[in-house]
Amino acid sequence: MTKPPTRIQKRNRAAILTAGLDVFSQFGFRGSTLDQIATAAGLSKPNLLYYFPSKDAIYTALLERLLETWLAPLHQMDEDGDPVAEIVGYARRKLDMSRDYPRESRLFANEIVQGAPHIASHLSGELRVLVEEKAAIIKGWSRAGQIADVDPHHLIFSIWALTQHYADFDVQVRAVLDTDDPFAGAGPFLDHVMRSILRP
Amino acid sequence: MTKPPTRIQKRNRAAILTAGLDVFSQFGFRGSTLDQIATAAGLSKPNLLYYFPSKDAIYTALLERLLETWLAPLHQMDEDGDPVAEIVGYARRKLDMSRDYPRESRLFANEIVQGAPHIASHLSGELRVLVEEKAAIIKGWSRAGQIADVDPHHLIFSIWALTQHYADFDVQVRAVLDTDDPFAGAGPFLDHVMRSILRP
DNA sequence: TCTTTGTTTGACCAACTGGTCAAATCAACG
DNA sequence: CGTTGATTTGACCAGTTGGTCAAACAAAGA
Repeated sequence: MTKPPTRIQKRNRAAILTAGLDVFSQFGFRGSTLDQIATAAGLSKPNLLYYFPSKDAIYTALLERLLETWLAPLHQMDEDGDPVAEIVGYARRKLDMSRDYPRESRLFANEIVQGAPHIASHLSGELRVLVEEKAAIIKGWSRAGQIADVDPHHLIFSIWALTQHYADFDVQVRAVLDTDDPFAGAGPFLDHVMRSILRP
Repeated sequence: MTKPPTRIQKRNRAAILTAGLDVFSQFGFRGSTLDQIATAAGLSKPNLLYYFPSKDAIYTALLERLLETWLAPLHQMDEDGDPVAEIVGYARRKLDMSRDYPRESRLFANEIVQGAPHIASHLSGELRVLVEEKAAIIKGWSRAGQIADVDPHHLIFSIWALTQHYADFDVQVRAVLDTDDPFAGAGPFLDHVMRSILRP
């Protein structure tokens, strides 16, 4: 019964989401204003509210769309692959995401740091289930002696922490490093870390 | 010429800073209101502004006080100690801080994620100098063959990332872990990680 | 062309924001 | 006790906020 979106609807909805990502990832939910987002999207505020019913709606639309993208790299981890290659590969993909989608990472970080008021249910739902599944696989590899006996949950946390840090704390990293590309060094380092940890 | 603070001044200033820590660490600077802080401190808004001239003043007072505490563990790293013990010890102290001062960690995280508008100068000042100093020490240990040849800057980043993650992403960690004390597993894991990385 | 539907806007609103100020109240000291 | 200085407050203000609405404007099919 819902009509297909018109060409203009597609364009404007996309523009709003992009603008929202820009603004929300920089200032957080409460720190962002509809005017900022509207201006960034090239629309007037009432016009923006013609496409999304509220500020909250833009924000949650962004978060839910993001969650899929965010979990994709972990989904790819394959039980039947080579354990070290699978885990190192996951870490690598996650680092690539920090490089290529820093705004998404910061949006997520803002939400979580402030207690995840908008996506708490997703965390203890989809995310938890996915992590549980992959943790079991990793545990299996440990037991089979294919990798060292590390706590799989904390292993996953460590990958999140080590990779997202470069997007979320970008200012700090750059202030300290004075390189124009922190990821040049981060890649090899992350590789060394993961292989060292996993060596049986 | 400045008069010594009265008993009431001491009490109220402290209450305001505590309340500010609570509120700012949860909602960020722009997401927090003076009314929230005043209520949390048990004062009226005008009364709060009698002790601090502005919202900004409370926030920066907090941040600057925090910065010392924050860098203390790294300051302690001793060139003449045992390399592995020194680095593992630093990581340990940093993890303890995430456990004991999660609000401080989140306050800092909020500020950095949003581009560090209030402490950018401190990052490229004090912080950078301190990191440079300690990185040189670590580099020395590497060259002497006492630890593996790892990039000292990224080593320090990894310690920040791995420890602060447990404070900053607390909600997520708990949602996934379902343990009442994530730090119980985090400690041994962190120990394993650091020793593995550093083994020459 | 006309009409219908989709799109855009200016004017507006109530609630909230950081901040001010004069007046009231309190604490302490002689 | 009375006086002085520190403390607290209610009333207030101008600017900003998320959101509404009727009216104006475009698009597109009949």
